[in-house]
Amino acid sequence: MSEIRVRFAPSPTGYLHVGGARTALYNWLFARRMNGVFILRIEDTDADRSKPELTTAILESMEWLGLNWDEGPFHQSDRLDRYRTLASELERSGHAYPCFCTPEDLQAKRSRVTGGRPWKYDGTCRNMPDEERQMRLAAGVPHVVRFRVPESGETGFEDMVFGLITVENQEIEDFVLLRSDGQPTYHLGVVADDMDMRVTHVVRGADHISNTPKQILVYRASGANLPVFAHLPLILGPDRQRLSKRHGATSVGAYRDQGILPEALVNFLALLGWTPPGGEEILPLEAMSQQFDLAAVSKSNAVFDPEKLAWMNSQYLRALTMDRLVPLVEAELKLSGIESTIIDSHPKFEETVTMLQPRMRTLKDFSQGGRAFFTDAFEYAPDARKKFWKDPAIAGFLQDLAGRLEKLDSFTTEITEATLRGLTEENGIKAGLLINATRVALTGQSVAPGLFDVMKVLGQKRTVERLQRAGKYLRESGANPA
RNA sequence: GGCGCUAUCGUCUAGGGGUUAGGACGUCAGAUUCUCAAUCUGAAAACCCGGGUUCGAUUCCCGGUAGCGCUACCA
Repeated sequence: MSEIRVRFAPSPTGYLHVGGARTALYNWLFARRMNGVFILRIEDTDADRSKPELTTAILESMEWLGLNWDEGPFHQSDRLDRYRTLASELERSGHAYPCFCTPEDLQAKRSRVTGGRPWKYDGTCRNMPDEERQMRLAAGVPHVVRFRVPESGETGFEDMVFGLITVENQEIEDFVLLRSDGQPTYHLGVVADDMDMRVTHVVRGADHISNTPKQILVYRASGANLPVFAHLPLILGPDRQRLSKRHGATSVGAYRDQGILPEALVNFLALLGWTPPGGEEILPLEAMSQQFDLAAVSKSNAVFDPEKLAWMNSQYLRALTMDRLVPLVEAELKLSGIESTIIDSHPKFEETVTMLQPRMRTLKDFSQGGRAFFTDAFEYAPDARKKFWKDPAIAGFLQDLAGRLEKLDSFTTEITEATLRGLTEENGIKAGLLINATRVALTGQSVAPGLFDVMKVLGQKRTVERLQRAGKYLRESGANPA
């Protein structure tokens, strides 16, 4: 039948945040599921706050997430004539009227309203005698165009997510369609564009629910068919407040910078408000697009849980093949200013990454906890020193071990392990004591992959050097390094 | 304040007139003993409150409460 057409319409007044990203995602999923068209539109009619570079950033984030669009990006700023035309048509048909009240007038009236009484545009210009209106217009008095909202009846719609929503028309004020500078407001812009772009389903945040009746009025006044509306519950911060800068990372780019994979973020966001019929948690974009159902979207707001995102990221990280993971790790190291000085070959790099992969949660972990695998410039973490370098005899053992390892002809995990265990037996100490101490010496961390795998990856020369360096460090810093 | 919307473990959610109210993250405990940010096993943890309908409500209805949204010449 008729083609399904949806759109994502961000305004370039900020970066793409996770809420917007989920809205984009749900639009994308719905379009794919229905074999429809996904349109991208930039709502840049707020000339003061819109910035072109933010448009670029939003587009980049969309691409990074893998949310490709079929049409656009369209810019509202390119379509100003269209909005003006629509506004004057509405004026001609009596659905709108010029309003000469200045922002200052309005502000004054508003502040005069006492004690919490609701303010609604008082209709000064709505009821203006026609001659006066013509006179002012002829005199070129600056004005906005307001919509003439019916004073009785109600306006409602059947929301795909929320069900029936109705509002008394008396509750709706005569909102502005066209600003005095000729720029359209949101209400005029969306409706004109959604009509012209033949959008069949408007999928957007629940913060637009209250706006919807106004827009429906405009659709009707324009003689256009209504799209289907589907509002999405909001994403909140841990304090249940709407996500904002106060909550730290809220933009898609910030998560990319934290080493989150796009597929993990997408999967996580999708599950904030929707569950597939089978209840799967790990569900790639492809699988989602075959099961997604707007009608199954939750009605209640969701708190964004970074912990679960991190877990999900670890799941995707583990599943990555080397041909994808290696470049990502390389990029991360570069970003963190780490020159991979200790790895001289590609197979070696892969071996290292493979070893680290199962225990990393984000790409950042490779350059942080995993730092010592890529460069000699690492430090001993205080908690690791405190935990595993307590024993004053450690320094001696580390140097002893260095000596023994240095003499080995073969440096397999079996042989290095036998060497270390031999040393501990001779000295009557527990193997774990030296293993853990050695781990700190080799990686600077208390947490790392199996020690003998670490040795193997580092190689004999570097292992010995690091043991000596640690022994020296311990002697110089005294018996109690902690 | 007005209007609108929402309400199941700490969080994301499944479910739905009779269920041991299910799963996931997190938390806790145990296993592993070479660390854990790995792995395995297990545990604790929820139907906002009050009425009504009903043989029976967490589920349906009403009210309350709470939260969120809108209340701009922002979107």
